[in-house]
Amino acid sequence: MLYSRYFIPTIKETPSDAEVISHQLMLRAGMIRKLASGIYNYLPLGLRSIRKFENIVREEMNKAGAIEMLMPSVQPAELWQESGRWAFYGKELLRFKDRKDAEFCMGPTHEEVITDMVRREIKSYRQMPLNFYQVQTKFRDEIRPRFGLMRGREFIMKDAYSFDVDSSAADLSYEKMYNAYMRIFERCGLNFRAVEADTGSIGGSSSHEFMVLADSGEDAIVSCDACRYAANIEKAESPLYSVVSDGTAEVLQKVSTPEMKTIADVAAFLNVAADNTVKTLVYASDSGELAMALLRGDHELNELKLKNYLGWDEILMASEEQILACTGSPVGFLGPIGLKQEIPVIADRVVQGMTNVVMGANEVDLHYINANRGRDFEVSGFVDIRTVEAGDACPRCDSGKLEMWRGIEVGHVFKLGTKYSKALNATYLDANGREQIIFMGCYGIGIGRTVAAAIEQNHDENGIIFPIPIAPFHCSVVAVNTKDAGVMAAAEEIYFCLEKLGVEVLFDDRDERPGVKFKDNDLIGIPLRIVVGSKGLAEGKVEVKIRSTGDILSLSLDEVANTVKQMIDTALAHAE
RNA sequence: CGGUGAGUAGCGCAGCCUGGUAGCGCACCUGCCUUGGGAGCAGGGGGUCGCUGGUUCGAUUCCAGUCUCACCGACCA
Repeated sequence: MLYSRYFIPTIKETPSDAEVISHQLMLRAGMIRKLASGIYNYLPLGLRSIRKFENIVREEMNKAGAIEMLMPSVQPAELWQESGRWAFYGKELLRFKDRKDAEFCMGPTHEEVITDMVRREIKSYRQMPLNFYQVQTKFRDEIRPRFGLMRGREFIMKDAYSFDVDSSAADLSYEKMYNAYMRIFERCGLNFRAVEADTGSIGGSSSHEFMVLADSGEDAIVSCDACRYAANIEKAESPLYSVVSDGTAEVLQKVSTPEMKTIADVAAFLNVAADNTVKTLVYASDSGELAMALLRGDHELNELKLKNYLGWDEILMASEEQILACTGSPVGFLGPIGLKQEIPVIADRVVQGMTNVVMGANEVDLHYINANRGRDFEVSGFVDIRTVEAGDACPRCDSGKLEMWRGIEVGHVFKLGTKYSKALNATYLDANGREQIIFMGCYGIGIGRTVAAAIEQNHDENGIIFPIPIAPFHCSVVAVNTKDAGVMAAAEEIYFCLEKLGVEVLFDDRDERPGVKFKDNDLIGIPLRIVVGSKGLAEGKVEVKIRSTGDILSLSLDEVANTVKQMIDTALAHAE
C-alpha cells in the first residue's frame, strides 16, 4: 500500500473530548471518527485492525466447531414480546415502527432471532450439538456512551449461540467456547483474566467474563495469587471468617454519640475498633419493598449480591422518608433494634460471629453498645453480601490472597439453560421420541472493544504499539527523502519484495520531512519500520526499527525483505 | 435519568465579566527553501460565534428557553 494513495488522517493534537488513551490514539491515528454519540466511522486503518481481529475470532470459532451465519440487525417486536424481553429490556432497546406501524427494534443481541430459527429447523437430538456464530453490528442505546469504541451504542460484536440436548452437553459446548476465548485473547498477546461473573440482563445460570487488565477498565476484578480463582468484584465471594466470640454477652447500653454519623466517627468517639461495629443500610426495590442490610462496620456492601438474594429487579438506596418510616431515625443512627416496620434484615455472614457490637439505636445521636444477636435483635438470614477487598483470603483455597485489578470486559460466555428455549418453545425429540427443551449457551466478544483494549494495553508516549496479529500493517518502508532517486529506487525495491513475500507493508512515499513520517509511523503503531536513507544506502544498509522495543537493526539491502518476513512469521506463529 | 462542565474556522483555544459585527496556534492552498524525529520565510482561503426568542440604536458578549456534546454515578461486549 502506498501511504500517499491511502487514507490515514492523523492528528497532532489530542481531541479534547477523548478521555481514555485508546480513544485518543484511535482518533489521532486516523482509525475512527465519531459520527454521533457512541456511533463511529471505521476509517481504513481502523477497519484493517478490526478485520484482523475478526479473522482471529473466526479461525478459533471455526476450530471450535461453531458455524458462521449472519442475522439481521432489524428485528420484529413479536419475538421480543414472546421472550418477555420487550418489556424487560428497557430503553437500551432502540424501538421503531415501519410504514405499516409494525414495531421493530435494532438488535442489541440475538438470542430471540437465533432461537426462532433453531426452533423452526431443529427437530431431532441427532441434529445437535450446534453452535452458530456471527460477526455483526449491534445497537444498544446506552445511557452514557463513552471512551470511543470502548462503550459505543453501535458496535461490532461476535456472538455465538450453542444448542444442546441437555445440561451436561451444554456444559461441554460452554467449555469449548471458554477455551476458544482463551486462545483468541492469548493470540492477540493480551494480558487478561477469565473471571466468574454475574449474568445480568442476559440471564442464565453461570458465566465468565474475559477481562483485559488495564487501569482505565470500568470493572474491578479479583484473582487469587495462589489458585486459579478469579471473579468480577460484583460476583466475588467473600471468605468465610471463622467465628470469633469472646463468649460473655455484656449488658446492652444506649450511649450518646452526638453528631457521630459515620462508622469512623462512632468508632473513634467510643474508642472501639471499626470491626466491632455493625453498619446498617436500608435498600428499596423499584416497587417500594424495603430491606435492611447489616455489615461489619469496616466492610462495604455489594448491592448486586443483595439484589440477587432478594430477587429484586432493581435495587436503590432507600429514601430519607422510607428510612424514617421504617426505623424512626435518620441515616447515621440506624440499627436492627426497635424497628417501626417489619422488614427483612439481611446480615453479612461475618456478622454472625460478632458479639457485643456497636450499632445505631434508631434515635438521633444515640448508639447501642454490647448489642448481641439473639438477645437484642434477630436477622432473617446470614448471606454473603459484602464486597471483597484486596488482601481478603481466597474463598477457594487455603493459602491464597485476593489481588485486585481493573479490567475491560472484552468477552462474556453464558450458560443460558432453557431460559430462551422455554420462552420460545424450542424443542426437539429425544431418542425415545419425547419432546425435550433445548439447552442453550451464548458467547460474545466485543470486536472494536478488544482492539481498543489492545491499544489501552500497548502504547507509549509516541502512540500505539500494535501486537503484530492485529496490526493494520506488519511493517512500513520509509523513504527518508523522496527527491533522492537512489533512496526512492531502493525503497521501492524493498517494498515490492515484501509485497511479493506476502508481507502487509505500508510504503511511506510521501514527500514529507522525515520527522513527520517517523511520528506518523510511531503513532499508528506499525510493528516494524524499515528506513531507507542516503547515509545508510552509501554502505548498502537500511535500518529496521522495532516499534515495541525501540531496537534498531542495520541490515543489508538484499537481506532486509527476507529478514523482516521471517520476523513477522515468527511473531505470527507464536500467536497460533 | 440525576449531578458537573462545555458549545466561537477541520482540530486545540482566546475574546464575553465591562455590548460596537471576531482573533491566535495547528491543519489547509500557492510560492520559495528544506529532507534522519511533527522545520523556516512570504502570501492566501475558510466562521449565519449551537439553535430560538427577548433586552438594546446595535448581541459572540446581557437575559430566558432549547438542543447537542463531554465528564462523574446505576447497565453492558
